[in-house]
Amino acid sequence: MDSNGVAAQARETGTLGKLMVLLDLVTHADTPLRFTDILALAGQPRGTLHRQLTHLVEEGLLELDGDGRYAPGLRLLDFAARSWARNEFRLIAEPHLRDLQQATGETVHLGVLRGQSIIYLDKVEGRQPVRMYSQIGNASPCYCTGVGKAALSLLPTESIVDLLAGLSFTSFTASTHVSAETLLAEIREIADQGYAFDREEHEAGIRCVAAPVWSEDRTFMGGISITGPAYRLSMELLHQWAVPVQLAAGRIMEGMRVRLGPRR
Amino acid sequence: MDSNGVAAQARETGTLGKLMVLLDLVTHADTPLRFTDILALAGQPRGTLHRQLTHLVEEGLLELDGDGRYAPGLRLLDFAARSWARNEFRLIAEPHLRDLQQATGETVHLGVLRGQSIIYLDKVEGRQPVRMYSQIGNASPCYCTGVGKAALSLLPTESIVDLLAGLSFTSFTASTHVSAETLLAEIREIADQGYAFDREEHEAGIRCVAAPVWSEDRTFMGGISITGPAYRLSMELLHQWAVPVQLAAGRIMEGMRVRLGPRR
DNA sequence: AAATTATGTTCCAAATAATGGAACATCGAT
DNA sequence: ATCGATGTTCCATTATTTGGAACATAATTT
Repeated sequence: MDSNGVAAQARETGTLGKLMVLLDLVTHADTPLRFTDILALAGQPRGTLHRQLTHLVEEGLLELDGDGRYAPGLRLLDFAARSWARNEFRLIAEPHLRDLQQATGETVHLGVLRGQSIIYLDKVEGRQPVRMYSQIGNASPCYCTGVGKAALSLLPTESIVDLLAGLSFTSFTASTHVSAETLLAEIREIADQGYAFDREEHEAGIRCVAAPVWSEDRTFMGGISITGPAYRLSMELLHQWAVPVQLAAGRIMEGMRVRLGPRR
Repeated sequence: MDSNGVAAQARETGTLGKLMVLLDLVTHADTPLRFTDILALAGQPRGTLHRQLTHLVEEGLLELDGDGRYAPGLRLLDFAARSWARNEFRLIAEPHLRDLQQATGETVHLGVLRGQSIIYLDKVEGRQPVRMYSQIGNASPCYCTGVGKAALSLLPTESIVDLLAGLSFTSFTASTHVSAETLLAEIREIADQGYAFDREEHEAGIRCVAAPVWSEDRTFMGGISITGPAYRLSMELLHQWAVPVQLAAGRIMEGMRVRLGPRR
């Protein structure tokens, strides 16, 4: 999120907001953090920070090991397991993801837009369904993923501009969009044609084709994608798959309508 | 947790504690909750509750759909994905779980004790690794699972007594322990022999054999288990598997020692 | 071994945020 | 249109958080 390496200095308001910044710090770290590490990152008085961390530990959101290092708490897993298991959007989409996987033999993703990120809600792989949490739950940038661009294409132009204004572009590969202008142009195109590509923009050698999916109440705006290695997925093949991806997306939305009733 | 269906009435202290009670309420519900539902469950003034829910939504811990129903927020998935991916205990255990799965052909679990529950950190299944989050992250009772009883056997008797005093026994099957006395007796036995069984105590037709695993700093006290259907896993077979389960447990603990250094 | 520094914990008056009752909106169904 | 149910806002009171400094403990150097 921040391009500078220093303190997030989040202007978060409210008790909860401040605590969530800390939780973010610790869960984003590659390794458990010592008190002093967090002190430097959070830029808060020692006393305050200490009490905040104590509260987070008491609630099981963080854990403190025998060496005084803070790590994410396992209670988070319990919360997440429940959220995931009962998520209506995911439950409805799942069979259609499987169908799409069967039809193409490649990996299929379901993701939704949250803030400036795409959070992956589900993943169906070929041979062996990949390890849990391997991708599910992960947040990826919206500007360099097929699902992300498909999701953005659902927003009114003004909202897209606002959203893009607030993010910093990281150049993951040579193809990654690095300016709001070119990205916006592509998103307009995507909105017209109804599908998006990822031309090795997030990871070299990985391509995808995606179609937007949304719920009528706009709670979920995201997409589904077929992803695979560039050597196997030519751009020509991806163009062919645009239709089945869009069809699957349509079936998911139809499923939502039926499941949630016609009232909304 | 509560046997009565009514308001948890948690005597939680501090701003965060109160909010976590709400988060628990919503994530434990089978379906998204309306404001009024939560009002009844939480037993708080309307104004207070409304503001609290708003804060949780602002932070992405809850989500409010177009019908005014509150559901768990997807930000929880992101937190959990990180916690899981980087959990040292799990990373070290994983290869040994795979070995054990290969050797027996049955499902292998890794779980740790958190409060009165076992939280499953990993699961390795035979043919097809099971769907994500299917079990991982789930909290199960400690008194009727192999991993749970194995974990309890690591505690000093006094701590076990305290812990058992605070829980209410649900009789999941005819074999479920329903009193602290018989359970305590079995746990003593488990402590002596170094392995535990689940004799269809949590789910009819499902048995397991488990061995305790812990980290030296006592941050993780849990176990690994081999689980399967009773018709395939005779008690005789489970007795035979006690040795490989204990060996795998030993290797995991050795791995922890090497990884985390000899200093502790 | 003593001194020094780095690190972690506790305390409490002042600043800030949460509380909760009641008034105010909004929506659905008669 | 009216009524009841549901959801939202307001603000003086109350409770919590804040942050500086003193205190405690462990690690390192002299």
